[in-house]
Amino acid sequence: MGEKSIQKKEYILTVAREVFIEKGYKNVTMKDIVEACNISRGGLYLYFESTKEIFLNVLQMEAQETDDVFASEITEEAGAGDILALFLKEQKKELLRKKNNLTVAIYEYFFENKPKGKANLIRTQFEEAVSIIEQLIRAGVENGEFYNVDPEVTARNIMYVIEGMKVASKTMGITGEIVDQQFLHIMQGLIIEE
Amino acid sequence: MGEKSIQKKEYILTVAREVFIEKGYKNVTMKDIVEACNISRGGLYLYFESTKEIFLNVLQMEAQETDDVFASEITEEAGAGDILALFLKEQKKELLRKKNNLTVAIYEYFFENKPKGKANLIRTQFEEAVSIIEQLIRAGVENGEFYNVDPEVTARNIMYVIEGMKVASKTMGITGEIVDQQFLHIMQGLIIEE
Amino acid sequence: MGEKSIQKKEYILTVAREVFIEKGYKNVTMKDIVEACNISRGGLYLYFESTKEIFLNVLQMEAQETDDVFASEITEEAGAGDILALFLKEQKKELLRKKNNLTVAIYEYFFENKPKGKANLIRTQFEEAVSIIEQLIRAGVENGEFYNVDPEVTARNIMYVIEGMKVASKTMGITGEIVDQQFLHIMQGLIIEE
Amino acid sequence: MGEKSIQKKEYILTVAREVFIEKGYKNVTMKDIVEACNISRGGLYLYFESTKEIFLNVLQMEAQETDDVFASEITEEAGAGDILALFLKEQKKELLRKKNNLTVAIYEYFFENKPKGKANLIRTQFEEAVSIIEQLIRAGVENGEFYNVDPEVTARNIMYVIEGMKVASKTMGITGEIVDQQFLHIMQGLIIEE
DNA sequence: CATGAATGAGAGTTCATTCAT
DNA sequence: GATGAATGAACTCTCATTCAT
Repeated sequence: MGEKSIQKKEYILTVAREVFIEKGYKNVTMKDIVEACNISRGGLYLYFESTKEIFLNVLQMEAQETDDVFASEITEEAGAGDILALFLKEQKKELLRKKNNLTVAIYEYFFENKPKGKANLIRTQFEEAVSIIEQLIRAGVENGEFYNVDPEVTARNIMYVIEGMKVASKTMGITGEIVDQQFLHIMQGLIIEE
Repeated sequence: MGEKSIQKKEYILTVAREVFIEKGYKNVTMKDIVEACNISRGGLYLYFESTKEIFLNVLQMEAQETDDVFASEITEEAGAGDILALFLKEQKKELLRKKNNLTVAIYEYFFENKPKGKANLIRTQFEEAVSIIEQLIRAGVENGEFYNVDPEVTARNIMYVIEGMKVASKTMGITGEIVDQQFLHIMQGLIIEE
Repeated sequence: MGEKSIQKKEYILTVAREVFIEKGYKNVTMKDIVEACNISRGGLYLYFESTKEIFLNVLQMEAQETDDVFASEITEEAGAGDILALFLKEQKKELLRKKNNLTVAIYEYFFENKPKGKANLIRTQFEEAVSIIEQLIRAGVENGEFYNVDPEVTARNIMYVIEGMKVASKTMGITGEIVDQQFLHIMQGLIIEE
Repeated sequence: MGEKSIQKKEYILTVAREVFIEKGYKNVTMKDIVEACNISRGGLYLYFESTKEIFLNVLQMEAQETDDVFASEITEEAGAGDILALFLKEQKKELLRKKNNLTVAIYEYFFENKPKGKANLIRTQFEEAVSIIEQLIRAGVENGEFYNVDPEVTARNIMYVIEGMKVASKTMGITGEIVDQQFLHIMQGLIIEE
C-alpha cells in the first residue's frame, strides 16, 4: 500500500471518527461513512471491510494521541497532589464535553466485543491510567503529601469513580458541580492537610 | 384488553427480558421477540408497537421487583455499617453475574434515549439509591459508627464506583477480588475502627 | 335474519357510508369500518364479507333515497324549463358540496368493477337520469318552450357535462361561477327567447 | 447520476407506465414495478422513492409527448371547423381505446392528490386544451364559420363533455355511436349551415 | 350472535456487499 | 485503484380473515 493509500486511510478514519462521535457505534453503517467521506461505496471496501474494522482503527489513532497527552502531563515538575489535580481537571473537561467525544461509541463497541484475553484496547488504557495514578499516589505517600493509603486500590477507585461518572454523563446526565464534589472528595481522602 | 391479554403481555415481557439480556437493546428486533415468544409476526403488534415500548415495559417490571428488594433490606434491624455491607454484597452478586442481567441493554437504551427532564427511570433509580445510602451514612455518622463524612457526596461516590465497576464488568471485565477490594476501601473510608 | 340483524346491517351501512365519503373506496379497509362502527372485527363478517359488498349495499341505500328526490321534483306543476332549471340547481349544489358526497368512492369502485352487462347501478342511474331529462326536453319541444333539438342526444349531452364537471370538481376543482356558466349555456341552447 | 442512469430511469418509467395503464394508480405497488422491470427490490429505490414519484414522472413524460401532438394539429392549414373536427376525432380514438390509456390512473391519482394551487398537471392540461379550443372558436366566429357563441364558455363546455365521456367510458362504458352523436351535437351547435 | 386474539401473507424500506467498467 | 449500479437478505408494519370462547 503506497503512501497515497495511507493518506486516504487516515482521511477516512478522521471522517469516520466524527461519525462515531455523532452516532455512537451501533448506529453507524458503511453507508454513513461512505457518505461522510464523499467516496464511492466500493471505494471504502478497498481500505476497510466493516464498521468494526474502521472503529478499531479509529481507536488506535485515538490511543496514540492520548498517550501523548498523558506524557506531557507527567513531565511537569510538581507535587503528586498537583499532578493528580491536573489529571482530574482534564478528566472533568472530558466528562462534561458533550460533543467530540467517543465515549458512547466505545462503550457500545466493547459491550458487543468484550475482550476475552488480557491484551485489548479498553482494558489496556484503563490499566495504564490506573498504573500512572498508582505511581503518583505512591510518590505522594512516600513524600508525605498523601495519607498512607493502598496505592493500587485507591488508584483503581479513582478510575472507577471516573468511569461511573462518564457513563452517568451519557445516560442520566451529570453536572459540573457534582464532578467537582467527587473530585474534591477524592483529593480530601488523599491529601494530608496541615 | 381483558385479563387474558394482561397475562399475555406479561408473558411477552418475561420472554423479551431474556432476549434483551441475551442481546442487549440495539440488537433486538421485533422478529427476535416474536420468535422467542413463539407467536405470530402480527401478534406482537397487538400488544406493543416497538422494541422501545417493550423495553420500557420490561424496565418497569424490573423496577417494581427491585423496589421490593430494597425494601426488604431496609427493614432489617441492624447497624448502618451492617446494612451497607449487605447492600454492597448484593451489588457484588449483581456485578459478577454474567447472565440474567439487563445492564448492557439499559446502557444501550439510555445512550440513545438520554432523558431530558428530571423524571426518568434510570436517573430516578440512581437517585433513589443515592438517597437510601445517604440516609444510612447519616445514621451511621450520628450514632458514631462512621467518620464525619459528607453523607450526600459519599453516597454518590459509592454509587459512582458501583456504576464504574458495572460498566467495566461489561466492557473490560472485572474480578470478584477487585470488587471486594473496592468495597473494602469504601467501608474503611467510613467505619471507625477501634 | 331477524329484524334486529336488519337494523344492525343498516347501522353498519350508515356508518360505512361516512367512511367511504371520507376516504373514497380503495382506501377503506375492513378495519376502518370495524373501528368506525365500534363493533368487533369478527362481528362485521357476520353481515358482510368485504368492503366491496358493503359498498354495494351502501350504493343501494343511496339509490333508493335518490329516486325519491327525483320523484318529488317531477311531480311539480311547472314548465319543462322550470323543472330542468330546478334539476340543474340541485346538481350544482351536489357538485359543489365538498363533504357528504360519495362521488370519489363511486368512481374508484367502478373503475375497478366496470360492469360488463347492461344492468348495473351506475349505468342504470345514469340512464334513468338521461331518460327523465329526455322526457322533459320532449315535453318542452312539444309545447314550444324549447328549440327543436334531438331530445335523447341533448339529454345525454347535459348528463355528460354534469359528469365532466363532477369529476373535474374532484380532481382539479371547479368554481360555482363556472357551473353557472355551463348551466346557462345549456339552458340557452334549449329555451326559445322571445 | 450518469447518462446510463438516465436511460435506466426512462426504461423504468416506460415499463411503469404500462403497469399504471394495466392496474390504475392505487393498485400499483413498488413490487409490481420491480417485477415488471425485472430489477431487484432495492434497485428501484435507487431511482425512485415511491409509486407516487414514479407516477408523477410518468405523467411528465406523457405531457411532453402530448404537447407535440397538439402542436402538429394546429399547424394544419384549414378552417376552424375542420381543425375542431380533427381534434374531436382524436379524442374519440383516445376515448374508445381500451388499452394504452392512463385515464383511470390519472383520476385515481388526482382524487387523492387534488391539487391546491393553480399550477398543477391535470388542471394545466385541461386549461390549455380549453384555451386552444377557445381560440379556434374565436377564429371560427370571426370568419363567419361559427355561430356567435361565447368562445370561452363553449370551449369549456366541449371539454366537460369530453371529460364526462372519458369518465363514463371507464365506469359504465360508452359506444362509438354515442361519442359520434355527442360530437355531432357539438359541431351542430357551432357551425352555420347554409 | 358477538367478541377480539391470533395468524400469516405481503408491502415498504434499508444496507452490506459485490462486480463490471 | 475507484466507481456506483445492482442485488438480495432482513426488518418493520398492516390487514383480511379465521376461530375458540
